[in-house]
Amino acid sequence: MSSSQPSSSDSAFGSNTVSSALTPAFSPLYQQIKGLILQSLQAGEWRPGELIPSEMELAARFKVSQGTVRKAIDELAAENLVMRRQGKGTFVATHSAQQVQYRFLKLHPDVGDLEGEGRAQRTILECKRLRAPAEIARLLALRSGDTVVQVRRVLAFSGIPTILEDIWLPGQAFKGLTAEQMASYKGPTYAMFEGDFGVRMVRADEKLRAVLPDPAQAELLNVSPQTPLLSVERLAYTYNDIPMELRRGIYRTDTHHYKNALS
Amino acid sequence: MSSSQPSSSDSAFGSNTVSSALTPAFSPLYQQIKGLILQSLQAGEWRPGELIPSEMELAARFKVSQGTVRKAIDELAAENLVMRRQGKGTFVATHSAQQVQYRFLKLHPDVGDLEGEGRAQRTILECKRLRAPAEIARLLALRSGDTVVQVRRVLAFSGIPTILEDIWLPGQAFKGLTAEQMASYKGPTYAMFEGDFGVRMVRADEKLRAVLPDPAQAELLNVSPQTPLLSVERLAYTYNDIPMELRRGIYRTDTHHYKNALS
DNA sequence: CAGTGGTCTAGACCACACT
DNA sequence: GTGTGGTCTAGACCACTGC
Repeated sequence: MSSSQPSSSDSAFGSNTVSSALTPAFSPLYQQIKGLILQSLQAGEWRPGELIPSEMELAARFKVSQGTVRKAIDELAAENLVMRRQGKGTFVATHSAQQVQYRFLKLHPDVGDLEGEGRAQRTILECKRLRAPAEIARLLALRSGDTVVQVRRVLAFSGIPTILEDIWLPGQAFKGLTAEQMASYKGPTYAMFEGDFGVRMVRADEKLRAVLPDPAQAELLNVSPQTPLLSVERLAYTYNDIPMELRRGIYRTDTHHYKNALS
Repeated sequence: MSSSQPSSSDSAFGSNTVSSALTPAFSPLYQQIKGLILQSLQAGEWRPGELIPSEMELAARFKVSQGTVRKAIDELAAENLVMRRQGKGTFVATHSAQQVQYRFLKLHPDVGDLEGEGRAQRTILECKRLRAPAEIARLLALRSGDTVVQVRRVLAFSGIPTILEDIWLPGQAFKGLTAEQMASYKGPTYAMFEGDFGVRMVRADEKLRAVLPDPAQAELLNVSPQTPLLSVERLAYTYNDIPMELRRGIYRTDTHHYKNALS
């Protein structure tokens, strides 16, 4: 990398240097490095929870300075894709890690600080394969007609059924998923997805609404049909913004609330 | 700062160098710099929208290298406290800025990309001073009995009343706030708070629930009392985590939804 | 043109974890 | 002690803005 400056690269990167006039498409070196690391994460070169090479090693591999690798990793860490630990190294982020378990679950009990009671009790009501309905297929970026796995379950806190949700997953990536597996896995469902299917959810979008349950939903949650519930539609993505899970849940909010930090 | 390393400082910082054994309380230089910049922001040395001194100037003022100032500002920018613009400088963040207007409003129309229709129409129903009820006082960290300003208003989109909310503000910081002012200000309410009262909201916490409106609320929103609504309690903070506004709103979610990005 | 933030490098030392 | 990430510095050049 000689004593180089941003624009040009003399190592084996996708050249965006003398790009055609139409695409300025210049990205700084550290962004290119970030992209390369991202590719390795995506390709499974290092699995969730594993140690990735040290900054020095990566700097040598990519023929850039340690500072440049550092800045790339800084961004990956900010996006929760990796986790740094001083003195030990940098690890691929995982939903199994104690500190970020249930990172996507924003429902908190009104009283009682942490989710005591040993977490939620899961009841799997259904787990089946079917051809994706048009809307599900669209959201998951599948061809209509592709098969999906649908799971319906209830989550209870302290014995009180609180969340009823349907989960849709692309059939191809989740071959062999069973109700048994969904029910018996210890720890977050997303951790099971990582361990058993190599699928890591890195971010998600949620749409919230207030709704009334239909009679079936009301019964499953043991509430009257006049009880307002929080409807949460979540679309979760793996690396590279590929949608890999759709959830539609309804939450009881009489003893819990959805907590959000704006900044 | 000579050719110094993290722990010690030879300029005018709060010494945490040889701190008493009980408080390790060591913070890196760039964090100290960040704190000093924060103090200036808080003290109003530079007002929202204004240009702050260049990195070189700040480096000279604090007797550290530009890189250290840069890292401090990096964090402030990540927290949306300042905004950098290449070639121009670093500006104090403001809710007036086009790009971040209504940053805290997560309610989006189901159809239609941007908030077209020229934004919300505001109707101020009430604007009065009163002694803070116990719970309001507690949330705003006031002494019970302190006066607060309470504003009740309706926000309509495309003529449809969609949000009904109460806003509580510490009376001391918002002396002279009138209904007229709340109604006629062009742009975000938070921008008005900055311009007219020098109060800048930097972050907020929200608690969401699904609720049914009471008869009065139903009428104001022009919905039946059986319509489930999204209840949003927001506590907004200025610099240094000082709570400065409490909002309790109920949102119609039949044509809009609350959008949240998890990462 | 000068001034600003943005990128990149190289080298030094610190704090932490493991052995 | 060795190796890791974390902090700090100094100097160079790039990209953008406005005079």
